[in-house]
Amino acid sequence: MSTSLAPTYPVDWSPGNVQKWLLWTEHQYRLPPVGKAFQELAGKELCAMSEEQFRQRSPLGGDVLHAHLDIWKSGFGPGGFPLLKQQPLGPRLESTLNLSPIAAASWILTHSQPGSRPQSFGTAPGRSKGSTSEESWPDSEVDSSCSGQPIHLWQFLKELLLKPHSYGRFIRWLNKEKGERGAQGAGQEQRARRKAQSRETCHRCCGSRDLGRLRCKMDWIHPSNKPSASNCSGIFKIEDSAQVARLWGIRKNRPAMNYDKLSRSIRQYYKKGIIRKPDISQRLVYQFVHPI
DNA sequence: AACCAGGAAACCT
DNA sequence: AGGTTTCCTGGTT
Repeated sequence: MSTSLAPTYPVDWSPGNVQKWLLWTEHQYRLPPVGKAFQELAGKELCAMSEEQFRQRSPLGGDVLHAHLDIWKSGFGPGGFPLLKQQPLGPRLESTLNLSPIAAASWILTHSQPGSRPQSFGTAPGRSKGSTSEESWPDSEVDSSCSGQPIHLWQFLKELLLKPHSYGRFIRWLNKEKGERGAQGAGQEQRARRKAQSRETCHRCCGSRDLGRLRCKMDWIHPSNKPSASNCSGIFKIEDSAQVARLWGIRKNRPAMNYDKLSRSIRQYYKKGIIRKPDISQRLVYQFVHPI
């Protein structure tokens, strides 16, 4: 009886699974050993930890571990890719770590079994179709990872924007298209919008929260603030350029990535009509030309 | 000092 | 060949 299919979600990991994941990630990224810093933690506790808590336990590698756990959390669940089903986060682990997700998961569960190198996704160890219970890997995972398309930077940015809870400190919408705001923000945004309106500021161009000096100098510049949100939607701001670059570097396995290079890649999108600078250019603020 | 713009070439898949 | 990555020069905030 195959007792060893990997729990799909990190939440389901046992303390043993967690330790093995830590060892593996440490090894892959040559992180300083965390030692016993995460001992006895089950996946559930691990998933509940903030990046700060990761850093407290592992000052040198905690942020990377947290970022990777997030990839696992977001990419390995069935139907867990709200935006880009073709290119979810999870399988990217495969290219980043030179392993298929199945192999990775299988490693976690069976890393005492070094001979089981993954040959292909279909035949990877641990994927016995009609086996045990809820623990089998969704087909969509396998398919998408097989498609093997490298993720594009603009997709990556949208993925981060999609998860304000995790990445809102690094990158956030200033003005997302109406009708498709994130789950968390609708009420908050409306409140802020009313506030902005009461101040007669352009909430469309300047965002709805916290804008301080960014707040609209454009009321009088912008074409009479007509509700032509077309050139005001899809605007986002990179709040922490170094962190966004770091995450992008992790994803692409480019340790030398920095914001200088990332922003050059963003600028390549200008010509292609994927991203541009908003009408009123602001530092670290960009705009998707075709916000979804 | 950090960000921005864009040319040029290398790199990777 | 497309999509970056890397490096660079020069300009702006």
